[in-house]
Amino acid sequence: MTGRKVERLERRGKYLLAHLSDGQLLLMHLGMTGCFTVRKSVNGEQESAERALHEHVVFHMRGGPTVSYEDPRRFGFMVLIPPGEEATHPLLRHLGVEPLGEQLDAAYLARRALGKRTDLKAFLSDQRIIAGLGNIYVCEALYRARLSPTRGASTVATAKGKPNARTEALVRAVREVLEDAIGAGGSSMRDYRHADGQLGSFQHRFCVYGREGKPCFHKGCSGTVQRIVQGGRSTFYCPRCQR
DNA sequence: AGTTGCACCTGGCTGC
DNA sequence: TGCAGCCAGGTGCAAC
Repeated sequence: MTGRKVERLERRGKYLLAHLSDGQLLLMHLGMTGCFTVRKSVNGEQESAERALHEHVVFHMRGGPTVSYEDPRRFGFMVLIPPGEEATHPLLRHLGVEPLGEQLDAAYLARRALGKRTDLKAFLSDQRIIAGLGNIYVCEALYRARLSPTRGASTVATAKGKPNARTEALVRAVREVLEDAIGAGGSSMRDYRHADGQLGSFQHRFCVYGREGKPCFHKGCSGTVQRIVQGGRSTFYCPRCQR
């Protein structure tokens, strides 16, 4: 990548994309614990040669700044995609719609849910349907929509694949939870930070995630948040008001 | 074709 | 204090 210029940065689902001046595309994923930190070098000052324990990649930018990538668990990855292969690349080809874009609406979701035999939790977590929802936000969205994670995915559509009341509620909930989370700077469980090191604060506003045994927040609901395991991942929900 | 379970890693917390 | 066991923002792939 030496000598190339980053012409454009974008995000698709959970992928970060850096378009390089030679037409290559640097595709990056943070996995669970990946973190980028941007450091402006003070004029003329030598940057420290110290390497953080889990610092795996450092981009030295022209003019001094560095962009370093740390990732304790190393679930994250970077791939250089040759010019023109973006659309057909296996990691990008099947990505679903952006949750905050216009393509996500009740009609789309109902169409994709038609005939699905998986549960709603797995359906929403599937990046081929909606690109960008992780375990936390799926749990939180289902709570807001008052839908059970164990309900069949196909029940958010009519028998003909048209939207019903649940579809509408779900689309609204997905959008709202992401907008609220972004507004709060994201969720910092332990590793997540902004590129300038700042922490997010949405973890303090979880309604169900990590609240096993605690009372449901919904007005008039006397339920207790439960933790179950679906597809090997924790799901938190209120069995009383999420149906 | 669609699902499920496991593999990939390290670190932090809990309970004995 | 030490250590085993469990858990964690995700994805890909092999096996059904």
